[in-house]
Amino acid sequence: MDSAFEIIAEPNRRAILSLLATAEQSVGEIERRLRMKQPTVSKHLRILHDSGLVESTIDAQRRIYRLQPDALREIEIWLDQFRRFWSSHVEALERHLERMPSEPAARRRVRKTKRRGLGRARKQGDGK
Amino acid sequence: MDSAFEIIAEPNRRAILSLLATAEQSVGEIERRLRMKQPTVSKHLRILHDSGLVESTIDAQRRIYRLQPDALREIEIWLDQFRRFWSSHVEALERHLERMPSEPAARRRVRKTKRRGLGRARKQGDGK
DNA sequence: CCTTTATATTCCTTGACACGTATATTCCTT
DNA sequence: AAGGAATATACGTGTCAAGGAATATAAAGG
Repeated sequence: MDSAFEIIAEPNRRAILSLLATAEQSVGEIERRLRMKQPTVSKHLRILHDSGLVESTIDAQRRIYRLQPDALREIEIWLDQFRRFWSSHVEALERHLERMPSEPAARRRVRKTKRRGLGRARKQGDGK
Repeated sequence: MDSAFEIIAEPNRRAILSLLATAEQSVGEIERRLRMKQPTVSKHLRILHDSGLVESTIDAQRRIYRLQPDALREIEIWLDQFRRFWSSHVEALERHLERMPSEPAARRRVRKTKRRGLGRARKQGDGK
């Protein structure tokens, strides 16, 4: 588990990162705000720390965790190759935004319709 | 496995998406270019298709897959909350330290913990 | 039809990982 | 030094995803 992609695949870890994007937090604060059990928080923080996504300082018995956002650039950079596709369809973005209340992802199961008996095979060109 | 985050956690799927960002491809082309076994390609394409990241059209016995990049906006949007950290790292941090909600500010003795991952020297002079 | 080509699917095994419970560690306070 | 608070780790367990091998489906061509 080394790439940032796998790290942020976990919803709880994304929640922690989002929370830390607001302000640095101690483990206990994260635990209370996100309603996660303490060992769970610690374990996820360990993973986030090991992969460089957060850093921590010690305040007495507390550990204060804060974002180290540079590690997320890996994602940003990877996304770059797709940006040119987005520049167009603007309304698609809005549709997408509406469908995204927050965490629970929209599950969509659109199997493509198979076209049969169309006579000749089409190359591309498409045209929805 | 519903969120785009989990989908792109898989390296082979990222490779497929990157390849499709170049040009649409048949299954066989993906198989050859990425040196993956055919069932593996098909299975990943199925997942990508079900989650709306690619779409396919039929050309005779071939299936031509192409990118459907809107689904990646979920990632892009999530990343948005971290972008300001990238532009001006230091100011953003300070801005948020002031906004620390609740919790009486304890004097914190800053002792750094070791960090792995891409390193970036940070300095912080204690809290208020 | 039968064969070939292209792709999808099924079954199986294996390994990773997330969680819960319990316990260890660390530091403060008295 | 003892007790408590905050956090980390160990261990056992269930789940789920990914890959391999074999097979199924679909279309084309002889």
